[in-house]
Amino acid sequence: MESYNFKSIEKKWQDKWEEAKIFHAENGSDKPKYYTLIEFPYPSGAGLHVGHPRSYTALDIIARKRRMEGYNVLYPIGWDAFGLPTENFAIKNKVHPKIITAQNIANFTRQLKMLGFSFDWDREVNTTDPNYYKWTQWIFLQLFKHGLAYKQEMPINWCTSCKVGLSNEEVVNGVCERCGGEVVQRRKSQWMLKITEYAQRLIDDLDEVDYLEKIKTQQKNWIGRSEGAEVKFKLSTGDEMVVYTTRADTLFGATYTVMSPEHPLIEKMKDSITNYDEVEAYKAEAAKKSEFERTELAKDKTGVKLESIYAINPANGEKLPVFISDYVLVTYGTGAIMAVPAHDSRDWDFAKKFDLPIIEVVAGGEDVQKEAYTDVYKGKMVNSGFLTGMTVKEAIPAMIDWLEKEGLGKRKVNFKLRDWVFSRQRYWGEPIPLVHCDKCGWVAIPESELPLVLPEIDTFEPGENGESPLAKATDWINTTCPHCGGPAQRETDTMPQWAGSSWYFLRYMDPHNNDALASKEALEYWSPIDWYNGGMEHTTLHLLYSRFWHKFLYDIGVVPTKEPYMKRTSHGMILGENNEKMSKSRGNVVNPDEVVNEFGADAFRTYEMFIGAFDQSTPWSQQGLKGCYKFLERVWNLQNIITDGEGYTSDLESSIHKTIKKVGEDFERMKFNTAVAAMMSLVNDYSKKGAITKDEYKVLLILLNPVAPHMTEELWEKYGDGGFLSIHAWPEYDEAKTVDEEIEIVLQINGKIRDKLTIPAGLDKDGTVEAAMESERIKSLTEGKTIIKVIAVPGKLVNIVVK
RNA sequence: GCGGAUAUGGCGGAAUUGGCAGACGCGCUAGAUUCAGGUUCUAGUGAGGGUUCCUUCAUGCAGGUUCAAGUCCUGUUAUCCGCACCA
Repeated sequence: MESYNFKSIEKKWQDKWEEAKIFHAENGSDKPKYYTLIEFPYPSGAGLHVGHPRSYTALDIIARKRRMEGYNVLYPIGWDAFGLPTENFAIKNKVHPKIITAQNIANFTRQLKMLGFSFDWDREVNTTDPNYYKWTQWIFLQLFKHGLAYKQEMPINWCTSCKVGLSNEEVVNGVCERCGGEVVQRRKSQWMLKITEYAQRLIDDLDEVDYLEKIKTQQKNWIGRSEGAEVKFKLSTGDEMVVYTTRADTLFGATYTVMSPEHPLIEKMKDSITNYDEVEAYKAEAAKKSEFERTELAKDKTGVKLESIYAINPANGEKLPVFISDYVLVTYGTGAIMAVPAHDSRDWDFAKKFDLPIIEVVAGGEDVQKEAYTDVYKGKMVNSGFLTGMTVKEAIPAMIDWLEKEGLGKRKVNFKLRDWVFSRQRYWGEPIPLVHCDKCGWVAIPESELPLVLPEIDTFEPGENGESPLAKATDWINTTCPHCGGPAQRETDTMPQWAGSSWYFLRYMDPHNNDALASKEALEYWSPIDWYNGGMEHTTLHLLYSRFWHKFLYDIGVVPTKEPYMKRTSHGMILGENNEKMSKSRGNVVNPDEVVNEFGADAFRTYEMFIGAFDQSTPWSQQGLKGCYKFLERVWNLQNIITDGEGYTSDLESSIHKTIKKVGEDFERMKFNTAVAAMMSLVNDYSKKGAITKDEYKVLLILLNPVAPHMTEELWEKYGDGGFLSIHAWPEYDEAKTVDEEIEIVLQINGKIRDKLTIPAGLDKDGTVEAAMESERIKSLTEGKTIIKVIAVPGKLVNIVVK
């Protein structure tokens, strides 16, 4: 027998699989379909991270198992290749991002192929390919035509020293990442997408899909639906300030009101505000802070009182001071609040700082002068007029009913979710296919002109005054209006990286189609995605954006399902050996090339699955990797003990059936670590016995194939039934043979284990108790004591309570 | 501050429904084998106490429910991830 030579084996089988196209997914096959999806990678210059293959191997196992179960499986791969790092590298090294992208993709492709994933490479997609982004632009045009895209002034990060717009990522601790210069907020007109119009449906339809509960929770919390009321406060100027509150019950406890510094009423009332200079100064100060900074400084509240202005509490007619403060955001609710310091901790902080009264209106907590009492489940209303005596739950609707009757307010549902800022002032993204005409406004370019290809320009530096680098491409910008034929200019902003990744899974279904993003037949056949796995870091944005686009495409009749993904799971991060995030600066990065070179792809895959609980973060261990290599070697060396016998021998039969059951079930539950452990145990059983039949060896090879496909194919060629193991049938088990005839149960006295007993499986409760009472140890330990109670759990234990 | 998660031997982790805590692997110890080894095999391995056997303690911390708690409840601490102070 030759020794285990993974190098030649892995290359050999990768070539054979490719040649025979056994991972080819057939559109419209008669077999049942199964669509497994992993998040397509951003092809970075750093190459593959050992974290990538964790997800890829997991779903590769599922994909391979499904093929063995007779499904027509689609397991595709592609590149999310637009983005900032490539663009910044291009600026620095004066190379076109296209060239860098191609290099990075080539490297990623080599690395992924060396790991033996069963991707259908014929369906590879690339978001930067004009044949791909043609359809990204097409979807945007449909959104535009349906009124879901609009322009609005939004703040951008502006580096005062580089004089360029920056992404949030490039702002580190409030300063520019490149030069350390001051970053301020500048307003710029940006394209927005009305995702908020889908907020309710994005919550409701979660009921129809099988996502991990924590993922659903995060989606819901991000969308953040709240039911409350809008309440009108008359101001001393005669103006009306509308506030949003979820705690209408506390209206009698309002002791002041706050507007966000950007609130339009401030400007309107400027002649009545006697300290307007101070107000302006505060507004300027607030404009400097990014939202990130406002969050950071949350504890120390700041604000300015609007002198000579007061608001009237509609519940009791009290005059309340009006403040502006940046802890109130213009983007949420109405941009103004009524402050109830007794029952909201932020209001409480502010009230303490500005020495404002704190009036208790919900009893049940400690002293509200010392701490805000925010519990809505306990406590009764006090000091609250007609609400006094009610519970909070009763008082909220009672107050809103009263406000509605008096015309002072109304019920209102609010969402935290905000519309999606869709413009980027960058080069390496999809051009937005619109032109601006002085006569006609913003006009869509004809669909026949798609794709609108990125123009070639010399430098990719961001434009001055916060404009896109495309602003320099004058030839490209100047065009004619498709509507009136007059002169017009193209939009120079590009789309965010999220655009291409919001629909890529549809393109996989029919990647070479030139007439549609995918054919109706392909969409009907493959939709929806059966299982999608990805990182927790994408559970809010990417997942939400792609669900939103999918729902829109459903509404306009392009896709056949309301939801894109039937099932969504997530994996944990792989950390460095020192338990910290892998990074160049920490020097703890593990290079997949080196691992595969030294131990092979199969050992790498096996270790990635064995490393720990799939959904949790876990540190890399070179020793652990070695252990998995040793396991594969032991499997290989079992060849030495194959005998002429057939079938399963009686002393291994039960182990084999149990292992088939456990491995299959564990794969489905994503408990890959225990599935591998079960196979290790079976190998231990085989070795211990010292002789196995060919059938016993073969069943091990089948079970192990999805994890370590190359080695098992090689051994199958020698010992199997011919053909590719990768498409051989998944084994079945006999439930009856997974059950032991005799089982060991535990005998306890007062909950402490005192003896163990072997009894026939299936013995009933009375029989079990009877057998327990026969135990010599139990007899001697209970002698002279009163037996109060005997608890028996058949098949598990007997607990005798004595005194 | 808000939202989500996590905490079990020297290490990664297991325990599917409240029912033997520590499966499996790493590491370590001893022995065998190889001319030396980082190879392979065998046995042992949570801690403490008496030593074939037994016993006490032990799942971040403090309480509670239960015949029985890693698992359920209340409180608390630490760490990680995300964030848009969400009224």
